[in-house]
Amino acid sequence: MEISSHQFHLLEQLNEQRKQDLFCDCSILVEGKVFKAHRNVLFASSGYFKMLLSQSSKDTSQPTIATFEVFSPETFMVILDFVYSGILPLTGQNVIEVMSAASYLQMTDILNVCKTFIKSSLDINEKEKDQYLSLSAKSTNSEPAHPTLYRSRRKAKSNPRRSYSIPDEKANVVNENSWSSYSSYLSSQVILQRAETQLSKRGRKQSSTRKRRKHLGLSQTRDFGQCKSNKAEQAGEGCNASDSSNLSRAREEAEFDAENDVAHDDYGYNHESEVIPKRWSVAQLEQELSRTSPEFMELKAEELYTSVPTVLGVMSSWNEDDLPRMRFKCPFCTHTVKRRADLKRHLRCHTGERPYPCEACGKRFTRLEHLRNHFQTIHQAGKLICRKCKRHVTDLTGCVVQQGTRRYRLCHKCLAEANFDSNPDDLDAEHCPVTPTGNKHSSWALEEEHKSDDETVEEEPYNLVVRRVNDDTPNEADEKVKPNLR
DNA sequence: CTGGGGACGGGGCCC
DNA sequence: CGGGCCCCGTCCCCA
Repeated sequence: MEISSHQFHLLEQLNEQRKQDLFCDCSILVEGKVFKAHRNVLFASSGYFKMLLSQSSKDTSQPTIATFEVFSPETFMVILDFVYSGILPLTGQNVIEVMSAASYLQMTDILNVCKTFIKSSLDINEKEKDQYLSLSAKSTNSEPAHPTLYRSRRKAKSNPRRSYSIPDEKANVVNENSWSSYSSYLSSQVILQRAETQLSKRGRKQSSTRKRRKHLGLSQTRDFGQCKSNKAEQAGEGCNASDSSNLSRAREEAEFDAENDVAHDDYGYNHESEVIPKRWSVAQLEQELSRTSPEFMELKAEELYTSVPTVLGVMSSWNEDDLPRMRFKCPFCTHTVKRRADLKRHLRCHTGERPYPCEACGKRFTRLEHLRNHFQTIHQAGKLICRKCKRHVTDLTGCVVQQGTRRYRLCHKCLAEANFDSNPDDLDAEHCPVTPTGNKHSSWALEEEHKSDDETVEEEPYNLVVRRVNDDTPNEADEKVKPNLR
């Protein structure tokens, strides 16, 4: 015979004991504030405490003292309250910090709830985004960069507190919090970005999509405690297949649905505890994609950077001297980095921000070096290799061929053989092939008209104009160059 | 179907 | 802290 209320009463009693400082054998010092608790309870609730207490368990007569400087007392209070009550009072204000602390303390239940909490605002956020986009589309002339709705959303301070109880309560709730709404917004933006890629390639290779889906679903049940153990995991899957996989999987599902037009229920899919309230049809996606601007993405990314709490740093590993090593943890996944700047860089893979557009083709990059590499190889024929025979060519043995905005090298032999009567194999479809007598120039290449009037151009390369797009006013180049978000 | 190669993205780390 | 370099993994195209 099982008395169902026993566990509840037991926990209640322990909580009472904690409040009255009865039998508390562990003190936790968080930024100067002392919390009393029971070793047993902490041991059972947190992987971190399990490790800590098991190491110091030899001497149980002495009270254990743990000190934390990586999260605030308020955050630890939330976590400790949860440990002793099963109720997690999450708000949009504290969810990131709680998630970060829970990650540090290796409390996967809390982590999952935090993730669900963030995701749960996707629904309302999609609606807000729709509203925003429709408004911004109307107001682009007067106010292109600071949409009224978004500003007003930022001002919204009234965040209804909501308690999360594990595991009964599902996260089908929303709140008005700016950050969580925003992070969900970003998620939806990434959906759109990736879906754009998918839509453009629709009909090509479904198997590739499925392969990628498989890849993205690799580590659904990944243990946070093990996230530092494998470098390959960190490097290779830190972004895609880590804890952000719950978010990214939602995105991938949206893509997949868009691509395959899968029949569904009212939600995106039926995965356990995965609630994607809105399903994007292909038409919807295409419509929304046509209104998604990189400037908007960057605005959102900038918003994220300023909104993310400063308490991202966690001591998540130990060095040889058994001293805690400070690392910065991504709020979206398990990835940790040594430097704040690296975290900022890493965050771009979550926000979708691509501040470096290629002036030639409009393709955008997350890093300047990537843009530079792209420009050099694609538009400057930087590789001294004949595109056809793959042999090394020099200025004497070959020449540069321009094809639309693309440049590459051909040796004299291959150039003669090609004769440019047939289309070279890897040209962009939208660009007309260049003929020896032709003089095709993209709008981008017009600046260079004085340099050449043939398909073989002088060695003088195009100059890469680096322009980081992060200002609020859309610049002229961006008006001309169609953004190419991937 | 498969392997090779190009393009790209992302992490680590040095300057 | 930003820039840059190196390295590796993934995706995609093509033979």
